[in-house]
Amino acid sequence: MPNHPDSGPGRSTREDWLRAAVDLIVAGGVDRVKVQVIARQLGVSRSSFYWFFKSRQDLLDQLLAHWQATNTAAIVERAGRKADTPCRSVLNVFECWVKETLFDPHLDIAVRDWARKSDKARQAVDAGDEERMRALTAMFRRHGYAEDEAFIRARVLYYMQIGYYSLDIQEPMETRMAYIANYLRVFTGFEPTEAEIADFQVFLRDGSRSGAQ
Amino acid sequence: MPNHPDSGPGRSTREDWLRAAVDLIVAGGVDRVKVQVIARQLGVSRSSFYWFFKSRQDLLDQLLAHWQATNTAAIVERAGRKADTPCRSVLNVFECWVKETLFDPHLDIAVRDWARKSDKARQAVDAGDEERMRALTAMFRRHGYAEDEAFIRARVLYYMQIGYYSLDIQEPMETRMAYIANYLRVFTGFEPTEAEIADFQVFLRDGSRSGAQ
DNA sequence: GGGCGTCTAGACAGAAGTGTACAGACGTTG
DNA sequence: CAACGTCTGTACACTTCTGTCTAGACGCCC
Repeated sequence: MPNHPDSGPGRSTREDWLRAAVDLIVAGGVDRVKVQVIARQLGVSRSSFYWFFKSRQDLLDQLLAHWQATNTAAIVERAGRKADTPCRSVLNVFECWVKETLFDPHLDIAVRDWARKSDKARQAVDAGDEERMRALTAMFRRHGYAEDEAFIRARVLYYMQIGYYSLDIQEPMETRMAYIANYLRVFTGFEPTEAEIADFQVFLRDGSRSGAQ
Repeated sequence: MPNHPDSGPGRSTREDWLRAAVDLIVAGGVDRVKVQVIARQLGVSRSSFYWFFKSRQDLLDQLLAHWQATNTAAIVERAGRKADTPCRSVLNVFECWVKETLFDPHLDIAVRDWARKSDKARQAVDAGDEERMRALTAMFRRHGYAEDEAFIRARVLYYMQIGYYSLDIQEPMETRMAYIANYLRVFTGFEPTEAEIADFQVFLRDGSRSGAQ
């Protein structure tokens, strides 16, 4: 029954179309996700598209589903980890910000932008933000911050990062690392220890062979 | 020589086209700024457009110029004001965030998004961000923060706000006000006084009859 | 090797967008 | 009132995109 020569020449898969769609929405926004353009890129006729997808709208729906299934989970998982100090908790979350395999910032920004013009995307993004904020607020609460303060610290941490991506900063990892103690002080209100920072640097070297940005 | 019946029925001005273009880029991004669509909105023929603008690209260039001329100035001005405490300085900048006549967040986000697909816009946005960050860093420096810490506090303050707009939060002003002491504590590291907050509330009531969001 | 399910190319119809050419309406000015 | 500058509508040529239909190529399984 299955017939998967995957990607022979002049042959495409549903995943090829989806992957190309992700690339396009990242590069230029949802309005540039066009069947004709992807077909050219894949070196395949437009009509093949309609074998895998009902319509362009169908492709967009599945693109949104793909984002929902991947990007929020990483943040919630890291925020939920046990940690003995606020700084260590924040550093756990930082793992998402420095490793693009855990969290794809470009896709996140692109979907977020899409939400400004589509109700369907708007709903998905709102739900994702709420889930992320709940996890981050709970994280600060576990360290004893008052409800209001935990909420604002979660917000500053999360919004600051979305702002960072939104501004599309191009900064080498060494520069970002140099600021890490300052970030921790502002985000937690506590002074990070050298051991905490050293542990994070070990994660960077060993665990993340892909965090390019 | 001048012949300005301004906007008679079936008559348009260069400003009409520009204003409509701003509305469109805000509502749906640069790809939805289309001559044909604006013409329909203005109730006028497409060909009139080419009287005022050389081409669609010309309109986009002038849109960018409009943004450059308006949005950055407000932040730089508030950041440069004299203030005797860090909290008061931050509150000065807050004025931009709560008064959309000073700073149009929707346009800012739209242009920022445009920069992801256009080199011309990218350059303009980078220059604007740099100017804003310079002003905010200098503001913290004047209150005695070390160079590194001033830079990071400026960044957290600015990026957090861009993130806030990027997330397109819909929050009534009362809710935002309720958090203001917490924001000040995180942004400055100092406890705000009641007098400082009270003064800001006076500004909100008296000076800002237009800050709707 | 015939049939079936999978995928593709090509042709067609049609919508929406850009830019140009040209004739003319309309008010102002000489 | 005639001429001119300012702005508009109609018409045309061209491009890019969507979606549908149809014939058929290709591998696989009985």
